[in-house]
Amino acid sequence: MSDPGGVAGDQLRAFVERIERLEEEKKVISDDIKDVYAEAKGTGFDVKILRKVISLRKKQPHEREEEDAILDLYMHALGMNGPANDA
Amino acid sequence: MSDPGGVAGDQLRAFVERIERLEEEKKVISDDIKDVYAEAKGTGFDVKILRKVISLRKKQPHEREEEDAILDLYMHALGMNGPANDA
Amino acid sequence: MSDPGGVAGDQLRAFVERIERLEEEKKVISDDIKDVYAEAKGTGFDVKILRKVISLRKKQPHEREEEDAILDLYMHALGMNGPANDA
Amino acid sequence: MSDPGGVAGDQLRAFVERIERLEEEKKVISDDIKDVYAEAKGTGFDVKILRKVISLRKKQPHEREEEDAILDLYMHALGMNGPANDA
DNA sequence: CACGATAAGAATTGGC
DNA sequence: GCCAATTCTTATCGTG
Repeated sequence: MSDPGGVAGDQLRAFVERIERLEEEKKVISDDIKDVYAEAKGTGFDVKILRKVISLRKKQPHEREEEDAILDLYMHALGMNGPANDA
Repeated sequence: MSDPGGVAGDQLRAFVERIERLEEEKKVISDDIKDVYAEAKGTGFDVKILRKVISLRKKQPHEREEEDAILDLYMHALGMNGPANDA
Repeated sequence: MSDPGGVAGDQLRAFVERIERLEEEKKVISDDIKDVYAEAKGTGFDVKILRKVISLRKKQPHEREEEDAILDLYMHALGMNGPANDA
Repeated sequence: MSDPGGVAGDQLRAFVERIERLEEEKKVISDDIKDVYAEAKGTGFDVKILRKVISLRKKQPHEREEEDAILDLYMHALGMNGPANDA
């Protein structure tokens, strides 16, 4: 309570610094990823689709199927055609 | 230059007020939309899929097909199966 | 759900229509805002600056609140009590 | 493009791999951050407050800059000149 | 464990 | 036509 700048304060500072350091590292990586997408774009790839590919690879097949199934259901309920495949 | 609170100031204020008023209205509508999604969710619908349905309806068929085609292309280039129906 | 096939089509359609209607209204307002900016530009104002002014006015109240909040937060975090609003 | 079929598969694969590799690294860091929060919690800190502190510290510099900026902006908008940095 | 809130990420839009 | 900025979406996290 009456230890301004004392133990609790030091600990707090330490945690804050560790987290902020890690967040910086994380930001560097995020920027790297952005760079790769930019490079891919420069080479003629469609970034939006590329992102979708990455995202599809991440998902488990089962997951994909389930989402597709619900989408199908909704589309049919609305009298629309089967969902191309925009998962 | 030396008309503080003068003509330019009045005009500026007027424009700012008109815009801010419209942005408020816009926000009300956005909130209404959120409410509808929430209500749909409460009724048992899957909000994520519902959003996707809305978005698909917005797109022209041609647009959809084109995106699908590119996706297919990429997936094949990577040796992955056709999108979605990994049967 | 008392529908043959899986999804309550009527309900779904109703939700979709409500959302699409609201999105249209929203678009109208967005266009109105654009018009006002265009008019301001025609009157000689710098649109970029005008946008910035609007955006800054939107943020200011929050900033004040947050500055107040951070003191409180630090003190709580250190086990001390805030100035007066020790909720 | 000198590939039979449409897309430069090797390039695409290379981009995908680079991105996926970076995303893995990013995930490791995210997990590290989580660990630090968990540790802080174990030491008796309130994680929610800690998060808020981090987030506020991130925003503060921007706020200061923006507060300075708004004066300038208003003056420019009114055709007056800023204090000293009339770039 | 579902819900709501917050934050990260992605996509669209507008300006240069 | 590209870059930047806003806006919309998705995912994570804490809470009841």
